[in-house]
Amino acid sequence: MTETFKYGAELAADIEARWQDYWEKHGTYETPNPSGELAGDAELAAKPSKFVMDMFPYPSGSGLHVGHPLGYIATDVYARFLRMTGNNVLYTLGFDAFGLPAEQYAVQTGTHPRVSTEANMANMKAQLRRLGLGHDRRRSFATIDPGYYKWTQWIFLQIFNSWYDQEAGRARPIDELVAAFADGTREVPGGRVWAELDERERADVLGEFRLAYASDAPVNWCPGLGTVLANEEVTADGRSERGNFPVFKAKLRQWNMRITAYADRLIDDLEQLEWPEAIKLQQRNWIGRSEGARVDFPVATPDGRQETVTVFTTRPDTLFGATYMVLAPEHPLIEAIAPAAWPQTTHGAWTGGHATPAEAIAAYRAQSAAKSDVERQAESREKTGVFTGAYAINPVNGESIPVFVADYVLMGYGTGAIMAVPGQDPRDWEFATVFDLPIVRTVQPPEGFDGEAFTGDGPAINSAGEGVDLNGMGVDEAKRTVIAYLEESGLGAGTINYRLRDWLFSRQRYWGEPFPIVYDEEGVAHPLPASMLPLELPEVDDYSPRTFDADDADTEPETPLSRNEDWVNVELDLGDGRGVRRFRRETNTMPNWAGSCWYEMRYLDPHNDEALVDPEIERYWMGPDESRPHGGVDLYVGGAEHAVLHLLYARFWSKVLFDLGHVSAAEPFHRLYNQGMIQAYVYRDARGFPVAAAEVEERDGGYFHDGEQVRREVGKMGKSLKNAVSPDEVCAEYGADTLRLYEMAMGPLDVSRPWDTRAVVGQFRLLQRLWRNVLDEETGTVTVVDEAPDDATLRAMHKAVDGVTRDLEGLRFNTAIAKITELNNHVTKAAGNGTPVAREVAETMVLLVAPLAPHVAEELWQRLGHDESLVHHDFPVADPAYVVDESVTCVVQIKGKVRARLEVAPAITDAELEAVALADPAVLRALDGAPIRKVIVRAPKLVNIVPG
RNA sequence: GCGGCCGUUGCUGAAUUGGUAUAAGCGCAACACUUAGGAUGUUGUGGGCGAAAGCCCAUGUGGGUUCGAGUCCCACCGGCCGCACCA
Repeated sequence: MTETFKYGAELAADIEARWQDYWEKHGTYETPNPSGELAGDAELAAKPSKFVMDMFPYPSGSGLHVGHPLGYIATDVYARFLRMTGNNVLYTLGFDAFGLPAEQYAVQTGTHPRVSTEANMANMKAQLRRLGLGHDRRRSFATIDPGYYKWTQWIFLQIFNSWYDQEAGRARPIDELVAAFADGTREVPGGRVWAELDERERADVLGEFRLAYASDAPVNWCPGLGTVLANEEVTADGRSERGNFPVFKAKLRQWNMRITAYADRLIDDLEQLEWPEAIKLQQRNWIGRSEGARVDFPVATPDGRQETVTVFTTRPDTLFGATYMVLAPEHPLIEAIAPAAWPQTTHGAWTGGHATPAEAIAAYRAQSAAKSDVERQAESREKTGVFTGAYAINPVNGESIPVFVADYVLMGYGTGAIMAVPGQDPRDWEFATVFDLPIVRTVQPPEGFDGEAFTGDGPAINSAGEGVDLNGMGVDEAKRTVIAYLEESGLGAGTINYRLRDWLFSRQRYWGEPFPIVYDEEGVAHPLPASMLPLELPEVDDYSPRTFDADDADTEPETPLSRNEDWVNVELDLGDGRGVRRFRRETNTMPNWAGSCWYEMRYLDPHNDEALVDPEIERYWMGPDESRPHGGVDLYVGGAEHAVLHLLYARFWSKVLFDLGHVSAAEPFHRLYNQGMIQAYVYRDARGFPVAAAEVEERDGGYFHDGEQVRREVGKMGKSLKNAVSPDEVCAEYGADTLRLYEMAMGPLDVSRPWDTRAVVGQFRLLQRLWRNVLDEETGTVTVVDEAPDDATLRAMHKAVDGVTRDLEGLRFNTAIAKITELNNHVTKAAGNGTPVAREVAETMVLLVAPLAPHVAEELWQRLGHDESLVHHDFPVADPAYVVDESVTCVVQIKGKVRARLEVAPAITDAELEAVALADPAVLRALDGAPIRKVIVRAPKLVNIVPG
C-alpha cells in the first residue's frame, strides 16, 4: 500500500482505529475515585468532580442507526470539554438489559435471553467503540449482572423494610415502627395490642405501612403481553405502551411501591432542579396535586344503620349546590346502602328499567366492566348511570339527595365518590340533564352569561344554612370559610388529593430481577437476609411468558418462574433464630424500571461488594453543594419519553435511600437535558408505501424511485420506513470524526431534524481543510511555522476560543462548530494568500476541535510534536485583549433604518461617536437638513438619530 | 377541551436576549487548476427596481408597545408534544 497523507476515508479509519487502541491501552478515560479500588491519579481526583451521563440503552438486536448515538456524542463532547477545563470527569455507559424488549427478542429468535442479550451488547459496544466515546470501561455494567442486581434486590429489601413517617416527613426503618407499636408510643391501627397479635396479623398491619407491599387491588392486566403493568405503562386510550394491546382492570395480588408517600417531595424538589420546564410540568401533572376538602355525607342504610360516604371536592364552596351524589361502579359501600326496592318517589328514567336497585346496579356494573377503557374512550361521552335507591343528606343544608352509580366517577381518583354540583360543573350538568335532576347555582355568573355550568369566580348565592353563610363571598373566601366550618363541626376537612397512584412493581416475566422474598406455610412474606443475595435467576427451559388472546379479559397471569418447582420450594434458615424452615419463593419479577432506578450510583463504585456505593465516593461525585442543593448527576442526557416513568421512579428510590442514610443525594439527576430526535426523509410511492430511501434520486425538483415519482416527507428513522442510516456506513465513508461533527452541527441538540446524508460532506471538508492547514498532503510534513500569527488572525483566533468555550459550556455544539469553521476558513484563506499557518493558531484549532473530533485532533497534536494525548491538556483560554476587534463597525440609523456604517475604535465614548455620526456625509445627506429631535447612542455599535 | 412548545433562505439552521436579520453548512452558479472530476481552491447566492451609487420590501398573518421588534404584548392561521369524564 502506498502511503497517503490525504485526509480521506481510509486515513480517517486508520487514525481512528489507532487512537482508539491507544486510549484503551493507556486507560486514558479511566477516572480516579478519591479512594477505594478505583483510586488513581491523586492530582486528578483533587480536581472538581463532574458526572456526565446518558440514559443507558437497551441492548436491542437490530443494531444502531445514526439517531441512537446523538445523545452519547453530545455527552462525550461535553465530558471531553470538562476534562480539558480542569475537572475530574466521570463518564461511562452501561446497559439496561432486563425487561420486555430483551425478552421478546429472545423469544422471537428462540435463544435464551442472556445469550441474545450478551450478543447484542457485544455488537452495540463495537458500534459505540467505533465512535470514539471516552467511556471509563471499568465502570460499565449491565443490569443483568448478578453483581449489580444483588444491590437492586438489596434496595428492594431496604424499601420493604421501611415505612413513611408522616410527621417526620421521611422514610424510617420498619423496626422503629414495630418498636413504637410494641411499647405503645404509637397506636396500632384498630386499637389492638401489638403483643396480642399473631405473626400473620402483625404482617398485615405492617403491610399497611411498608414502602413496598403486596396487596389485592385492581391492576392493569394485559393478556396480550401476559403481564400486569404500571399506570405509567398504560396509554391514555387504555392500551399497553409496549405492543399496543388492550389493558383490563383485574383484581390480583401484586407488589406495590408506596411512591404516593413522596408525592409532595417529588413536586417540591423539582423546583431546584435544572430540568426542562416541560418535563417538570409533566411530572407535576402526573402527580396531580389538588387542594380541596373531604366532606362526609350520611346515608341511611336499609337496615336502619347509618353509613358515611366521603367525597373529595376541589370546590367545597359549592356544597349548597350539591343536588345528588355519584359513586364509582366499584365503590364498596354500594351494597350496604342500596334498598331492596325502589323508593316510591323514584323517577322512571333512574331505574334503567330494572325491577330492583340490586338488579339495576348489577346490570350497570356488568355493562361498564365489560367495556375496556378503549371502548369507553371510543364511545361518545354521553353520561350513563343508575339510581342506587339510597338518599344521602347534604350536611350543610340537610337536604335529602339521591345517590347514583355512574362510570364518569372513577374509583381510582379521590374517594371514588363525588358530590354532584351541576350548577358549577359541566359533567354534573350533563348528567343532571339526562336524569332530570335539580340544578342550583351557587356562584352568580356574570351579566350576560348564557352557558350551562359556570366554573368561574363570582359571588356565592343560595349558600346559606344554619351553621354557615357563604353568600356574597368570592370562591376563595367561600372555600376557606366552608372548610373551617366543616372542620369545626366534624363534617369534613380541608385535604390534598393526588392523582398519583402507588407503583405496581411486579411483573409475570422471566427476564427480570427475582424478588428476594419467600413465603412461609402461612403465606407470610419474609425478606431474605442480605447474605443470601444475589438471588439469581434460575436457569429454566421455558422462559417465555404465558400470553393470551389480547381481548380476553377473563384470563389470569402465570409467572414463568412458578413452573420451576425445584427453585420455588426451598428450605432455608433465614437467620431469625427459627432454624431451617420450608418456604415458597416469590415468582414474580421486578419491572425493567428497577435496574434503571439507581444505576447512576453504581457507576461510582461498580465493584463494591460491601455496599451499593461507598459513602465517601458517593459524596465526592453526587453530594449536594451550592449549585446542586439536592446533589445528583451534573448532566443527564436522554429522550423526553421518560418524563414520568424512569425519571419519577429513580427520583423516588433516591429519596428513600437518602432518607435511610445510604446516600447524600436526595435527587439523582441535577441537570437534565432532552436531546431531539434525528428524523429522516421518508419517500412514499403512489400507493403510499415507503420505498428504500437510499435508492431515491433527486432530479428536476422531484424525487424518483425506479423511474417512478415519489413524494418526500419527514418521519422517524427506522427499518419500517426504509430510511435507516447506520453509523457504520457513515464511518466507512467519512470516519467517526465526521459523523460526530455532523451530528453536533445539524442544529441545537434539543430540536428534532431530518438526517441529510448529502450534507455530511460539509463537516468532512472542515476536517480536510484543518488537516491541510497543518501538514502537506503529499509528503506528510508539518507545514506550520514557528512565527507569531498576524494581528487579524490572532483576533479571529481569540474570538473563536471565546465563543467556542461559551458554546460548549452551554451545549450549543452547532454554533461552536460554526465558529471553529469560521476560524479555519480564515486561516485557509490566509494560507492561500501566502501567509503560512502559525503553530500557535494550528495548535489552538486542534485543541478547539478536540472534544468534537478527538481522533483527528490527537493525530494532528502528535504530528505537531507532542508525545502525550491531548485528552487532559488544557483547553485554550481567550485573551480578552484580542477578543475585541481593533475597529468596530458602527451602524448609524435614522429612525431605525440603517443609513451609514462607520469604522470606529471599540473604546469610543458615546459623545465622540455621536459627533462622528452627525458629521458623516451619508448621514447628512439622509437627514437632508431635517432638525434632530433625539439621538440614541450605544457605543460603539449603534447610533440612532430621530429627526423632529 | 386544558396545558406547553414552535413557524427566519431552495434545505438544516445563526442572531451577544430589544440594537447591522439571514453566521456556518448543504445545495446551486461562475471561474481557476486539471486528460478528467462526485477532488481542491476562489467568488457569488432572500426578493424587487437600477448601469451604478443606492432605494424599497421581507423572519406564518394582522395589529400594538418602542427611537428601534425575528426577539416583548394582543388576536388569528399552520404545525408538534403532553394530559384528558381527575370531581
